[in-house]
Amino acid sequence: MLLLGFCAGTRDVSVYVFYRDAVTKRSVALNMADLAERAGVSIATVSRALSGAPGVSEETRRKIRLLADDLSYAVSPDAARLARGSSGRVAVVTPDVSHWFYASMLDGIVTGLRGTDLDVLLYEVKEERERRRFFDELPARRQVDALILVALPISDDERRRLDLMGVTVVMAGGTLGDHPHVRIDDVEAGRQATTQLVRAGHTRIAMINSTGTWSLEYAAPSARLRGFTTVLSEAGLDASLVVNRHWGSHGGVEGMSELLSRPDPPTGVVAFSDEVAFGALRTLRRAGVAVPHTMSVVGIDDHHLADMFDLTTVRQPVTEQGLVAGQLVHQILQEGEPTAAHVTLPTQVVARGTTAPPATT
Amino acid sequence: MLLLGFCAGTRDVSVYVFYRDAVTKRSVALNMADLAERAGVSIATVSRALSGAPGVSEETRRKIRLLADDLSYAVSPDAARLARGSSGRVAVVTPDVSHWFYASMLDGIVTGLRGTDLDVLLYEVKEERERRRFFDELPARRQVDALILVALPISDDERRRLDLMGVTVVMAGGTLGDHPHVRIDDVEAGRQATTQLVRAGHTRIAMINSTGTWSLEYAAPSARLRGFTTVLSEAGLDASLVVNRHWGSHGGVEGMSELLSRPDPPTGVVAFSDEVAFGALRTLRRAGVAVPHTMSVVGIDDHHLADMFDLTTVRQPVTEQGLVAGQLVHQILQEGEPTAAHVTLPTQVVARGTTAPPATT
DNA sequence: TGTGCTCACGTAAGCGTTTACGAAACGAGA
DNA sequence: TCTCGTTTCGTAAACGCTTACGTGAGCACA
Repeated sequence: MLLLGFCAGTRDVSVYVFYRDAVTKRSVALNMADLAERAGVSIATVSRALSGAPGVSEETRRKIRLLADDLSYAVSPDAARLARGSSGRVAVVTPDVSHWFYASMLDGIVTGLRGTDLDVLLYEVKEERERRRFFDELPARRQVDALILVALPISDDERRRLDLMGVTVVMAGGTLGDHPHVRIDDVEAGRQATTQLVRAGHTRIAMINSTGTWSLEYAAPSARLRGFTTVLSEAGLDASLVVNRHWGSHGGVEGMSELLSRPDPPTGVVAFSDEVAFGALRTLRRAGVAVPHTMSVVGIDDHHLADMFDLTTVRQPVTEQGLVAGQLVHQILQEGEPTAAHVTLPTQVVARGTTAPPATT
Repeated sequence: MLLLGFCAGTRDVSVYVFYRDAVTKRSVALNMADLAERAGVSIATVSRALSGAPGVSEETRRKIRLLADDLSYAVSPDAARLARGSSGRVAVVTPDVSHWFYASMLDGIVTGLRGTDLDVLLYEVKEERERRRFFDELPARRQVDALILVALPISDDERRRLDLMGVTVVMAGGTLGDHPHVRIDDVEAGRQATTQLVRAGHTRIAMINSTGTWSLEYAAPSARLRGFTTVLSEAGLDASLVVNRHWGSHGGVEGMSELLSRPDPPTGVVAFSDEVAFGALRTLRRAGVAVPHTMSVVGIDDHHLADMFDLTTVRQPVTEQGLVAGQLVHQILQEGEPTAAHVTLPTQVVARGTTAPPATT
């Protein structure tokens, strides 16, 4: 073996050697065979020793582990997975990583998976088109043991494809057929938010909602609306004052503008989300409408920054939902059986400064 | 081969068959050999046809591709990578996925990597301890071609380890030795923010900063402070009114409280970040201090919700930094040479409603 | 008709593990 | 002393690809 050249590229440190009349590239990275040779045992023993499998004496195991540490050797995940047949990876699919809600979910998922031997592969599918492409290429993604869908509504066709693939699927922040899921009760969240205003004595209550503003229908808007409607009906109040806008803060800006332009504006508003509420508050501030004196606002989420707006809201545990979803995946993969766990986490009112009894005119 | 049983578990669809007097588990998933057999060609030809390698006639290639589509076959990434020696994955390491800044970075990175054949593995290292553990286990993570550090300050020792590993490292939102990076000029950002107040005529200007509030020192706070100090010195103004608090909104709440409790409070405040500014604004609102009449506030970031606070700020392109980082990684991995690209993206003032000339008392 | 070149494809040797099975060593019970 | 069960370890066959090299067909040219 004649050393020909040394090349420290970006990928790997490699050495070129003469081998059978030809220059062949060999990785210099330590492999199990090297370790076995140095330890004076067979590859199989090394594998067993490092993986914790039985059939190795404690002494041998310790020796091998020590040696591996010394040489800072680590088994190649790719090879191990190829041989074992499972990838040890879970894909997280989300519509928008940068958004508070999805980011918090992701945070929870990653936290829930930390400490397990599962790695997280992240996929973002922002538009309808991307989502379709993702599911088209799903077979090509043959590299995950499980899939966590983060509040991603999918078509029936896509659902069928998932079912066929035989990969564990968990939905976080929604439901998906019989698949395990973690979510909140959106009807209840809508009820809690609306009740907050009814209890305070408001009689003209509106909602800024977000139905029909997505390409595929999310379940949350209609569910929260149902909670809103129910509570108002029970109280004998008018439940027809609903405007629909985009679910971001600008939707709130517009929605509140529209409400203010009505001949008989409400004294209290339930926003689909905290961000919508933020936008509503901005409109109110600019219009010089006193909050909560002239107009009360209540959101849903308990956004990271809700406190900065002094916003009364209904808290939903977002990070926790992700956390549970992560743990669920781990558990299902561990048990090896398709557990059908359906988890619903509680929501709860967080009273701050944007709600009060209506002004007695 | 006698079919013994059929088991559709969570992992894979498997079939148990008699094989050499023993029950062996075999995956039913289509592999390249099956495809080759059906196509009437060799495995090698299939591999070449699907990977786009030369040496296959167009007709054969088309035929094989069609067949693969029909059977919805996809090459096993693990096997391909094992054989090829590169993983096709890049790890993104970030301190906190749920935070707006990191989430936006991540969004950009994922977007920048979309369409390439690179997948994103996500790692979150929240605490000092976790970071250390991550770098300890790095060799075990022998499964990525590149590493993107998202504004993560690391120790010299960890830096050396990275250098030794021979993996491509890109820093997004900061610098890291000679490694390629994408960032903004934080000194300039600090200058721009401060200049905004000086130009408006303020003479008592404070800063709510965040030095010394991290376990490892980030570069941004001191750089922005330098910008602040420089501008004030140039204008002949006092640059000593600086309080340091945590970099979140609560830091702003506290920082502004402290400033207001001073005997001679400033008329304008530069916040380390928009979130700090949000907190400051809440304190001002609660204290009944008129903004911008009595107190002007300027942030740095142009946070997603800055508009909702009507906050004047210095915009930094966060998503774009991530985007460039992603593209950079792709490019470096493509070229195969350790490009040392250093990208600095521009910042710019976004004037909104929280700044104005000081009230003429 | 022979020579040499190109193109398309097959052969087979890896890549670095896991794991079923066999073998050796050892102690215990008869 | 012989048999038998355990424990510990080695052997070798997968896992599903990529790719260097070999081979034969087809073609142009002398």
